Amino acid sequence: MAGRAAVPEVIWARPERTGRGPKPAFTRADIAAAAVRIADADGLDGVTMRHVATELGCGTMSLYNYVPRKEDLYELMIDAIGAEHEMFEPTGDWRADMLRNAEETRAIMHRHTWVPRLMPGVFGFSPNTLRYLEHCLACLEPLDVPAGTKTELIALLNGVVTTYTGNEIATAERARSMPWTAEEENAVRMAYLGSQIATGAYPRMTAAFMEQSGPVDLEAVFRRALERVLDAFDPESR
Amino acid sequence: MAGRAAVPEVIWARPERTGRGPKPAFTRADIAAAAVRIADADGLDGVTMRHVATELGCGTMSLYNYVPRKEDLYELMIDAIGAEHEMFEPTGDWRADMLRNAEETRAIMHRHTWVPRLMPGVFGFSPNTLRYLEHCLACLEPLDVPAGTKTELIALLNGVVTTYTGNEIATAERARSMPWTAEEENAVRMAYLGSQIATGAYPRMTAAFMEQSGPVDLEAVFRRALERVLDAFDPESR
DNA sequence: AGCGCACTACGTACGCTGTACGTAACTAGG
DNA sequence: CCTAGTTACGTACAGCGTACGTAGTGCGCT
Repeated sequence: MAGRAAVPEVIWARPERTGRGPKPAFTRADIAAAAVRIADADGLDGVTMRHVATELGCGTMSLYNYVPRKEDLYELMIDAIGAEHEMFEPTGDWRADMLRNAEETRAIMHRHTWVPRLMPGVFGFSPNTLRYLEHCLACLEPLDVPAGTKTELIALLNGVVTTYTGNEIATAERARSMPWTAEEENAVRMAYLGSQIATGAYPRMTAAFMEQSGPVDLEAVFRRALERVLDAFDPESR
Repeated sequence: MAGRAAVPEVIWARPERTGRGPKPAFTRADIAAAAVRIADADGLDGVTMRHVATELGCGTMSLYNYVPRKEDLYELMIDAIGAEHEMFEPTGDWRADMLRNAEETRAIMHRHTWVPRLMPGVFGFSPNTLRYLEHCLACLEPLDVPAGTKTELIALLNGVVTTYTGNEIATAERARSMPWTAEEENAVRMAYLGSQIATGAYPRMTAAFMEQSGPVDLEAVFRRALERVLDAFDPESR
């Protein structure tokens, strides 16, 4: 009977161990760690079921006993990364605390450059995600707004961090992974952009480009964006 | 001779037509349209080189004459979508205009649900992207801040739109594409979440969950986020 | 005018992916 | 103790992006 019930799978809802049968050779943590190691070294595309299995020293298909779908492997990876968050004692200054959280998330992403690419697909509510949410809510304790507004602040901030850091990383990776140098690519881009600007079809953009001198400081842009978002929720700033 | 020069490729910098040889059977627009049609019908995973070629009625490898890498096909798709933006005459109310732009972007993404998944990887500066940027700058003419701040406003707003709409879509798609109903999945999730909450490890999250009654109105959340971001740039609101 | 070459077209083939399925070994619960 | 539910894993399949080779086409130059 009953063939495999096509039951909704949330990997966190499935027990890691069910008693019957031989002892599993690995824990979820083992598997997540192996996948993270590979992703850090070879990039996200290096994370294949075969590769992870070899890293663990088991057959490819054995992995499917632990991780029903590859997508769940991603979920494990994101959760593993969540453990790197330092859940510090809130200081009472919610702005400073949230800024620190954001900066730390950015640092984690720079350590694990594949995280931003994975974030959108992951639904969340992994154990460590829950712990991080709880931590953020603790930091926001001094902020006198409804709980719903707080979760919206957290969501907006996390979204901005992911988007901006993802951009930083994409820009850097493109340079690294391509068979040409960043200068070459930039030259071609600028040439193209220059040719477009020369058409006169984009006067305002042209002006904006002219106004800026020197390369963009992506980190400064990131910081300013954070401040803006925090401003938008700060009763003191309006 | 000279083997293929490993020159930086930006598809927009490469001329569509070079004079010599037989006439190309398709334009870039044809190819982009075919790919968009497939993505709309079968999802982004349906967009394979083979599938697009068949849709166009040519051999798979012929496509590579027009599109050197699959990544460039994505770039074409994003550009094609950009043409759907209505470049209306700015009204003089930059807030209202930018709100309209954001809502329209969201509508486009709901028509082409694969767009958010594609956005992060695309570097931009396609013709239609440039036109849209120029349009946004025109809408921001009445706003009295440096040009750099305007581009940062545009970037932040676009990022928020993509993130939030991407979330809306992911939530909806998960329900559609899985072999179980949304109710079933939700039930499992809530059961899991409930079990986590029951542990008492997440008191603040529990409170936040209890406070809200009824399902979340994602669109309302989206609108509130937009208003927050606009507030953060509005000299009148501080 | 006509030659040569850059271009289009496309079939074949390779290495890789996720994973369905079948079989053998193992162990805890009834 | 038996048996049912696990774990382990080799094999196999359909599908992917794309490198490469070959054949045909027509513009630009001499």
